[in-house]
Amino acid sequence: MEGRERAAEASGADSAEDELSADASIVLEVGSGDGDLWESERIVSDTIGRLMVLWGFKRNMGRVWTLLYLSGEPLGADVLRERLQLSAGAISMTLSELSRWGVVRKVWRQGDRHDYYQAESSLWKMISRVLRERERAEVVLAIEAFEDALAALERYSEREATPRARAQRERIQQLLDLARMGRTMLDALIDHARMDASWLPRFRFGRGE
Amino acid sequence: MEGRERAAEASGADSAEDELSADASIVLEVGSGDGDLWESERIVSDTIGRLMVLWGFKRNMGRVWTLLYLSGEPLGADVLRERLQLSAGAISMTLSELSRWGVVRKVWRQGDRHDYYQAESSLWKMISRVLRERERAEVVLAIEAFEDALAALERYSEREATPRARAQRERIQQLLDLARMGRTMLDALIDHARMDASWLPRFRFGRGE
DNA sequence: GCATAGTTTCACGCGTTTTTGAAACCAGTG
DNA sequence: CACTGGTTTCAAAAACGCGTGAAACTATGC
Repeated sequence: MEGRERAAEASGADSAEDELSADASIVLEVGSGDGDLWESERIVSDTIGRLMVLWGFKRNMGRVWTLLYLSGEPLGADVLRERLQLSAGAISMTLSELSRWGVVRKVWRQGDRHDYYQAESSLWKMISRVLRERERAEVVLAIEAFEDALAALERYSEREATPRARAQRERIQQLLDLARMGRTMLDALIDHARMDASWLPRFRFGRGE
Repeated sequence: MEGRERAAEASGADSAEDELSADASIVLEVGSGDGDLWESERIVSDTIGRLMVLWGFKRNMGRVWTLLYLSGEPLGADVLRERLQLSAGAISMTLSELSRWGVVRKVWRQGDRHDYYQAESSLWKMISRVLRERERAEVVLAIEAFEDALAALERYSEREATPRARAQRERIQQLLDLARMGRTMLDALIDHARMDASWLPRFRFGRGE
């Protein structure tokens, strides 16, 4: 929902000469014909960008990934730079970050100086990878921490069995249970996503046994 | 994954030697004798603080909530301030933020100048509330955005039915399906949590059937 | 009412994160 | 080989979010 309107004057930085930039700066390029970022692409990349932020990633990771995903075929860094109005450096860093997460792959085409990039096309592969590497790790840490806390609490309780200690013990146990449950859920999710990307419409929760 | 090292770090997550560690003087107050924050409380509140950050909240929201939750009974702002080493302003803002999220409730005791605060004691109520207010809202927005994008794309496709448009259309549809699925999952989660906080250990995904 | 303890609000400063622009780098090419 | 077009790295700048401290405010007690 913000900044890339300042892109107006930055345009023309790349192409050969920019004699017409004086006028071009007035035109509102985003929806129009210039860098050819389609309206649909703008909407989706911004949306995903926002979701990515919610998920703790950078907005531009979402935007770049989206363009690659929507494009289907690999794109060069320059195209991305142009369409998203980002600096070459930013594109490069973003792409390498996306690569680290395994959601984007570099494509070599020999005899071509450009590098091309391609998005992981299976959404579920992507999601389960992130869940595994990030959420799960975090939850496991939390579990350990809660166990430690319980242990620490025991040391207190031994020398003084206050009601405060007793209440606290129960609460921490509650958190621990929750965290373990979360781990189980994540594992199930990850596992299912790995085996079968089409289970999704059928999921449900075990109310009846 | 960042700044809380001023207080933490040396504290040995597992085999905490607590109070008599040589560098306790440097590691300072949080664990030591002043405000009587127990080791177990420190561990848990830091952990939850970290998780909260991962979830897109502020660390101190997690820390404050944790103390209230562990305490069982309501606490005054001053106690929190002391135990967490935060300014009065920070405590106040954090508490009102937590109230906005409905996970902390202010308790009036007439004839007492202090305000007291109490944490929502049902973890699932809390979680489902956040899921409903935040995740779900976000997903719904995304769904709408994707629909808009499809519509915008149609407008393009009409005048030029390029393969780029066709490919894109399919991809957006994919995202839309995923988002709808996410909404369904969230709804199920929220619903179940509301009716019955003990379903958790029994959840599973519909492989059979 | 007035004084006072407690709470809330808010402008500011600080530390962190993100982006930029430019320099170093690299691989194909004449 | 030196050149060219492209990519990556990096330090500096800008943007951002958070907590502080002090001032404004509110509710009790005198």
